[in-house]
Amino acid sequence: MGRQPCCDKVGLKKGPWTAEEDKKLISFLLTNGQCCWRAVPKLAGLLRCGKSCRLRWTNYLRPDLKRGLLSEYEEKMVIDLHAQLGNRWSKIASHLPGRTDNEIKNHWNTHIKKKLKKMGIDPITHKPLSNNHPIQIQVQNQNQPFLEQQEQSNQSPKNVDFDDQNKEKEKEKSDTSSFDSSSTTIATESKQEGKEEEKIVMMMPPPLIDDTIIMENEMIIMNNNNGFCTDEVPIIEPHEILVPCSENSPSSISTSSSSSFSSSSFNSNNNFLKDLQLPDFEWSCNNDQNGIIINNDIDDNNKNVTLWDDDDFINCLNSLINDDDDNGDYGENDESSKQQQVFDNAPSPFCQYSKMVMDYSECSWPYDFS
DNA sequence: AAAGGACACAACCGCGGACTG
DNA sequence: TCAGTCCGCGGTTGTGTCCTT
Repeated sequence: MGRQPCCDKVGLKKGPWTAEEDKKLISFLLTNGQCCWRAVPKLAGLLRCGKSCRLRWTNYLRPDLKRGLLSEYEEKMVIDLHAQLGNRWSKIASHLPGRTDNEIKNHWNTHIKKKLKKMGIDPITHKPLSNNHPIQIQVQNQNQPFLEQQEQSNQSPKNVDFDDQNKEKEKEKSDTSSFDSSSTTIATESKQEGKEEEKIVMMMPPPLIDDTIIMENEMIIMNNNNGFCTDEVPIIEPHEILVPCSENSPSSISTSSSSSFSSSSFNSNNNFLKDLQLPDFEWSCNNDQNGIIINNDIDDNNKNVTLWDDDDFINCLNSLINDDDDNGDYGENDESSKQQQVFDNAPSPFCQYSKMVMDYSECSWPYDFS
């Protein structure tokens, strides 16, 4: 049978989306939720086809998307998953919260593929291209792929024994042919004279316990000076983000032995933050909310950290939707409450996204409101 | 400083599966 | 069972930006 075009293409706009179009789409979807994509552009007042709207939303505008380059850990996951699933990008993406299939596909084609080839690995078969290639490839647990490891351990990957990994990591420094018992290690030798030896180590994230503040009831604040960037921060599952919600402030925190922070420094409210040289913010700690928003967006280059709470997110949406010439001052209470109504009255699909913002610490909105 | 190439990523295209009447 | 419709997926293209010469 003949296939109907997804939309009447006459008069429809193509190409890059404008900020105005984004606002219309976001506003519509946040107010009405996701319904029939074919009807979305007409209802939202967009000269786009429904498919284009869906792609724009799922790949770029969704508030639960994680932006930025994939971390080494995510890359490792992608490689592992690709070895098992092939080019099923959506399946792969389903294992990486906040990442889209399109993003992973692009990253694979532009980064990982080349990296693997450079290391003498066939990106399709995941096997060495040649036995004579000067690159040493050592892949642990060939018969126990990543997914199986996850299932067997029934644990988040970050829960593996990192002490062992660190030992192995140290071992690697002296012997690149060593076999890491808990991570995938791919070491390459320099292929070009005069170039610094290239060594790529793909491994599980480093121990959380070091340089990490563990608050009461397991809330974790990552300190960004322990050798891995924000994008490498292990995924924190929603159930792991638990904060004691006393009236005004977090009651107390316990710190790891290696942490330079004390509970008292945190208890003095923003002193703790000043110690970190972070922008001022207040901890959102409201028992009326369904959960605490822990939305850390740490710009690795600028060392900026933003923590979103409900109002932040709502105000940002408000700025996005209602104020074309936003100057970053989006703190008016009446506008905030208006937007809160949008949240409160929103149908379930939107509530879903609201929840997702709470769920993932790496979430970031694709707009810069500064 | 300018031109051209390389790169990265957003967006599009078209196919196929799922669903519905 | 089948035609019609919608949505999701994977491959591909277009375009802006960065880098090199």
